[in-house]
Amino acid sequence: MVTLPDVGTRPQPTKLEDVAAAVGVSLSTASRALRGHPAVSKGTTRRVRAAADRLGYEPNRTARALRTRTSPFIGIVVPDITIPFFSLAVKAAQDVFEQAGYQALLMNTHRDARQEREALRTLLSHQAQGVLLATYGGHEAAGRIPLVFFANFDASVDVPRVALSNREGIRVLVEHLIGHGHERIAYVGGTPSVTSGGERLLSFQQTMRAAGLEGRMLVRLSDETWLPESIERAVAELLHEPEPPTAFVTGSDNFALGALKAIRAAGLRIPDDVALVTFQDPDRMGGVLEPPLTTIATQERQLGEHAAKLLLQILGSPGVPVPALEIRLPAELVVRRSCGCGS
Amino acid sequence: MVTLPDVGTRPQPTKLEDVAAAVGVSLSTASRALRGHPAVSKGTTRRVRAAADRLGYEPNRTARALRTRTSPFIGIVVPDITIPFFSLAVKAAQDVFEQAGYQALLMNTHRDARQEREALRTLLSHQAQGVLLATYGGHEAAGRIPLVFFANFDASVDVPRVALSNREGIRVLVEHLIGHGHERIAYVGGTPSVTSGGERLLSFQQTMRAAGLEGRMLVRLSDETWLPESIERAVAELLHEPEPPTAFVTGSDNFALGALKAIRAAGLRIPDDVALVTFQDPDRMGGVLEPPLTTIATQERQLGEHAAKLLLQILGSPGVPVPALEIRLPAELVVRRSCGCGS
DNA sequence: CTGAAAGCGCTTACAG
DNA sequence: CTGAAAGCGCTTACAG
Repeated sequence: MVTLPDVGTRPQPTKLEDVAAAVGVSLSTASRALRGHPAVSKGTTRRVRAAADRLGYEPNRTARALRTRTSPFIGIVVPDITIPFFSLAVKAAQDVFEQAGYQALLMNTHRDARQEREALRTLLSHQAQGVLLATYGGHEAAGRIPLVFFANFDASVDVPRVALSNREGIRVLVEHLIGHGHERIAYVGGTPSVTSGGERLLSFQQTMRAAGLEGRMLVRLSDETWLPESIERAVAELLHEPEPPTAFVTGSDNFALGALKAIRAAGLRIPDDVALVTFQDPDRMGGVLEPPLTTIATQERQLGEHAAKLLLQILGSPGVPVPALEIRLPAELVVRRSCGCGS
Repeated sequence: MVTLPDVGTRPQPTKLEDVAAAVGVSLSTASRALRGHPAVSKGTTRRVRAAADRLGYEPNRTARALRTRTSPFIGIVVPDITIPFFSLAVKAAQDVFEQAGYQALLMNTHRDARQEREALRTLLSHQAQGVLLATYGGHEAAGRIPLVFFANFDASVDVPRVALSNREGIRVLVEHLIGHGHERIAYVGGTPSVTSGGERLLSFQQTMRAAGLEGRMLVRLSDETWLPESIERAVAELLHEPEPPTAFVTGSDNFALGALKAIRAAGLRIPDDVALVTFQDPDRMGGVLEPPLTTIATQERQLGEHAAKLLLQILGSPGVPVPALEIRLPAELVVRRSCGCGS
């Protein structure tokens, strides 16, 4: 057993009162000096600050928040921070918020509308100034707190949103495959219950239709987890159909992984036997997947950054119109080898 | 331009006072009713709660925190949440904290001791009850707040810590390679400035020495970023030495990726031409890397969970001795094909 | 330039 | 079972 000397015997933290007493001024003066109020004399300011340093004074932000009726908090609510897409977007947003003097409060909803609702209530109780939300459906608090959707949104409410160009991205991928001569193309993607799943699926169908290939398209959707396993079997089955697809479009990085495994397991080569392109690149570190996948360039950081800046803008100028209800990040095709290029 | 109806005109949130007035009771009674105080009559409690629901009352946690001189916050401080290792550990810890009624405050230090110091000061100012810290050196606040190190710690201070079995893991990997007949073994890993880097390197050297192979070992370390690129060139150079290594041990997932790329680029096959084993598995989704890598089983979730529970235990019983200053998670070898097994 | 006083929204002894 | 009052640690008009 180890006794920790510091636990349970921690001294009460220094208060403003202690600092004021040490210098021999009033609370008011001490407070003003620390906050750089111009009315306080140079000398007093210096002495107060010296005392604060010496005593290790750290202002109680809880008290300040209560008194000033503001709070330093902004919520970031995502389905799951361990999904690389969200960890990158969240980090970028968090950096923007901290730069602006806010403290991010990160919550995971585990893809559950009820937990999303609960997270928003908690944020409300912390007097959060605003929320960045990748919604899974529980966003009724919208009217009670400034909100910006990111990645997943609900178009039926008037809340600003920042998202990827899901439709354009899938369209570009499908058209690229068609350019390679493919006609029997399969889409394997996520559930349409979230924005990204719905838009990508729809775009696949529309693009195929526009190319006169609606009779040749195949679609398989994952379960709600969006995990690779959930699509692997579907791809395997498609490959064993009488007339299998000659190319796959996957609706996210995980599905590309699942498809890759199934195609390899079937003993087929990419892109010689079957082509594979993906909306998101599962190979974030670059260059370890064989073959390198043709994909849409990642935009996670930009997504987080844009969404955060938009929210700050709204917070900074309440009542002022937002420049656009919807911001879409560009979808840029990254041509590598899995589509058949360069082979 | 889109005008958002809810921005700038948000109504003042409902206060306890409003609830009390609606029911016609005092603040005290309303407060007690909401908190389930047994002295309040059934009927009053019911009416107060109904009014609170009806008015959408959400208690102001800032005010409560100030009044009760506690706070719901616990800090989690990591180098970078976008590193999968940390996002998994953080998520697990966060779930434990929320389960216990705490709100996690997540901060990134960007591998910088100064930013770590700043994060701890911020947590102090939010009256955080404790901190989980993967340190990069700026942990002087240790005496002012209950602290638990995780993953990266400083053994020179008496702060409880939860970490991977870095030494044992590397030892097991090296001994496995030796069992395959390898003698000229290279270690490519991270800087020893952090615990994991230091312990893994040391263990490699000790294990090689113990096997009488100190004359045959090769070591290359990455830069501070721990990115794959930082090791790729080193591996390439090792492969072009007059007497190149026949096997590589990598000190983290990223280095395995870097090594993999360099070995492939040299036109060598794994494990036929050169073996490769790694402390952490870069293939988190499973089964997409060729060949599958022999590795140490991941323990991120357990790490986060253990660390969080230990901190809660300390918070729950201040002054009580901690069962152990150091907890190490087991290092379990996962044999796949990159070591030469099964080929 | 400085200080006394009020008050942010709660909780909780204390008194009835 | 209920209420009046004090107070958590700050900030900021207001008065001097």
